[in-house]
Amino acid sequence: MRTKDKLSGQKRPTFTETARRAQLIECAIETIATLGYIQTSLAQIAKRAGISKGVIVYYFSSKEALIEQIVEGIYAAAGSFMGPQIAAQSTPTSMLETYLRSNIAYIAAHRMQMMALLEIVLSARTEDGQRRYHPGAEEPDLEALEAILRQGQEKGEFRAFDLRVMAATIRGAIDEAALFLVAHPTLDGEVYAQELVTLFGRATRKE
Amino acid sequence: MRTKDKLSGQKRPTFTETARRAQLIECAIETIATLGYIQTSLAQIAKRAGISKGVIVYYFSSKEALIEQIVEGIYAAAGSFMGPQIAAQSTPTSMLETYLRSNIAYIAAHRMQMMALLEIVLSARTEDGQRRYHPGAEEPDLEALEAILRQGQEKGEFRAFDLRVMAATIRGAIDEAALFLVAHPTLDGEVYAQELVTLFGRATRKE
Amino acid sequence: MRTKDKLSGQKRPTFTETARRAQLIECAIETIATLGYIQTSLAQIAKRAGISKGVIVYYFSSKEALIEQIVEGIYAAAGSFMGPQIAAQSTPTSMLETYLRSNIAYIAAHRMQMMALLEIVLSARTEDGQRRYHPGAEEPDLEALEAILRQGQEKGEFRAFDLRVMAATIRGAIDEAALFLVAHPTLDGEVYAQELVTLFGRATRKE
Amino acid sequence: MRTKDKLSGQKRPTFTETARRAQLIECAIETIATLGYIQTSLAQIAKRAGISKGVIVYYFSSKEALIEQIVEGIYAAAGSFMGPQIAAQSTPTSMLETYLRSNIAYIAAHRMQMMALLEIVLSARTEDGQRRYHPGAEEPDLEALEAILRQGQEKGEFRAFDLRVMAATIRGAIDEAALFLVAHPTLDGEVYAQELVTLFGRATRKE
DNA sequence: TATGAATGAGTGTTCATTCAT
DNA sequence: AATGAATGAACACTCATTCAT
Repeated sequence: MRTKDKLSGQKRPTFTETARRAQLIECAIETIATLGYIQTSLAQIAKRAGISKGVIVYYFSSKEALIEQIVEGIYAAAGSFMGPQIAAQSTPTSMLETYLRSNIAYIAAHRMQMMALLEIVLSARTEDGQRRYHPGAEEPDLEALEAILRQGQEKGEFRAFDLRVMAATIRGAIDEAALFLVAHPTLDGEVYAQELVTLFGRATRKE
Repeated sequence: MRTKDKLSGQKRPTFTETARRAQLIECAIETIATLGYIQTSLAQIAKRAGISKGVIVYYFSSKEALIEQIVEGIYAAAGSFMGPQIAAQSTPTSMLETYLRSNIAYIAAHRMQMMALLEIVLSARTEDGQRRYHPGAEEPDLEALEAILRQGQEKGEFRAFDLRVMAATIRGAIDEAALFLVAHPTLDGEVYAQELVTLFGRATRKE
Repeated sequence: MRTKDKLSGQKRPTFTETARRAQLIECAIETIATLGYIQTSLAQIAKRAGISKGVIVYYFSSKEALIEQIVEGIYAAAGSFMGPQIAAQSTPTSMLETYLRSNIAYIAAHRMQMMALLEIVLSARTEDGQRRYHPGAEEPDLEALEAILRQGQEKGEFRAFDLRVMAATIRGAIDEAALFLVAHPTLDGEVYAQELVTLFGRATRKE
Repeated sequence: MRTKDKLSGQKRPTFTETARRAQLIECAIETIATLGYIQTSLAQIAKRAGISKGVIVYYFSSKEALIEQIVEGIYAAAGSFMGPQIAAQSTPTSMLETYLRSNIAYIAAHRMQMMALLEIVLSARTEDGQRRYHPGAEEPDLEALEAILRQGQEKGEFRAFDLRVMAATIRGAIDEAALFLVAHPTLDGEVYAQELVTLFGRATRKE
């Protein structure tokens, strides 16, 4: 049932197709961020995009697939924004700092996207009621985060702490930051980031 | 539109009524925790309870009222569990420690309840798409948390930090802990709590 | 399904029973007049009477039977109010005049009852969608009305006109008067009656 | 909440849409006339039309909107049938005569429609139990009727009578005629109209 | 490529009725 | 004599999905 959409075929997408997909994904993000995951129907998305419901199904084969592509897209974008910055650091301490700063920076710059992502991740379910996305577990960057923390402990920069608890807490802090920054659109992300850097700097460092 | 349920009348509830209400609230909590807020319909709750949909409306007058009572009930129970413990402390440092420990202890002891609460708080919306419960903002204990932090700064036990960010981060940590403890039912809550106590002890203390 | 209620048994009704029945009929009339036939549920009637739904069924066996008794009661009361007055007249002209005056007088004095009656007669249906009461046809006084008109023609007081049309028009005038008097509670019924007497006096008299 | 249906958009309706709407309105009219307003559910209408309930909502957005369109449609049709005929008359006497004749003619030619209209007007209620349409008051032609009567008095053709009572009585006569003609489908409308013309001619004329 | 049309399962809610107590 | 409890069918309405054009 997955990726039955047109892209999975052999032909490469036309320009129109790419544009439509981007437009629909954007409209869907706006709708989810504004109305919430539950209230978001294909009709609402289509209305916002000014097209008929059929188009969405035509390009994404199902609502489920559309949601999936939104999530993947945001993860990919966030990863390619943060990844290089983190990789450029030489010490775990500065990597963690960069992880926090770039993460919050991305969130602050894409508050709508993040709101939608949160909505989806927290609400989306499979048919049998299981979470489709496991908050604080499945996101690709969580492993990266744990890797940074582990490295910091190994190199003696970080104190001994439970890796999973620290990683989960940092994830929780970032999720909460997203909620906070969305609720306060004028608030400066850098200030928030600096607070978290200090907070987790003290929480992790050796002495 | 609120509390139109039977209890709002003058007559005191019968034994059957009290029992049914408790049973239905429990079934609803189980259903929400298991299937998620979105998939939870009156039909699902009724099915789990082995009764007809009408009974739920008979006792709670609407799905919305049922949800409301669940939330209020959990907040009340958690508050009366945590409140006295925190109030018994003499210093902000120990109050924060107790806040974390008692919170996690309550969560660990009521994982299903907490899962349901998270589901509701994160997903429930009003008709116009606004969040019905504002995560990290409306919970009665958030003000208590900020009060503890403020007191700690005034007494010179805590360093200077942004109150809202620290409070939001602690809330995020606890929410994440709830997700974690639900996902790992055998995990000991005290271990998790100890990690958080150390983490936020370091993050808040003066030097 | 009809008259399965307690009265149909052999025992004669107790005082309590009679009182309860009267109270319930009155509450039902008020509810129907106020909320309309459609909005009137057993729950609404019970609420107004301050008792449980079960009581209504207990005394009337079904909603349908209750409605039936209301209609019969009002027809009986109106008939015993108007009948003697009409019978006391010696000429068809004065009988028609008395028919109109006593009818409007009864309506003006029992606006709530009449409103309820209109609601029921115009809205009540059997299971298969047939009108339960046929406005302008079934009411017991309609035959009396036609009799008066026929007599007036036979005696030469009334001109030649179609009996059914005239009778229907008079009925329509009275129904409309009921609507009007209910909508204008302060309006004097006698004034309205006098207008109708003049109107139908001219419409029926020989030259 | 009004006119949320598809037509309210800018696009002009397709052929299918126009046809479906007409068909659904007709089916709804038949259902209401046959089963009564109360028994008329979307399911019943859909069943008669041989389609699913969803289609009705698809074209009219709500049951309420459908009912509204039916009423407006009938008023409009009746008005454009009667209006010009009445306007073509030169004296109040002939205008009243034409009012009666054209009204009854329209009713006789559209008995089903009129039955449905009566059902709706007499039974439809708002949520708080108030009449949605006020019989004998709101209909657009009632003002026209009062205007005719007033003109007749001013010109000295009509005797002195209470305008509201006379207008209400004429309305009542016509409503009753509708009931009568529906109940007797083979009866000739012109005969009925002639009776009313004579009746109200005598009732209104000066001497 | 895109639309308009239609479906069918599911939603929360209402309500007359039944029944044990 | 009366209640509280429960049912089950019906209600208006929503929505993802399918499909012919």
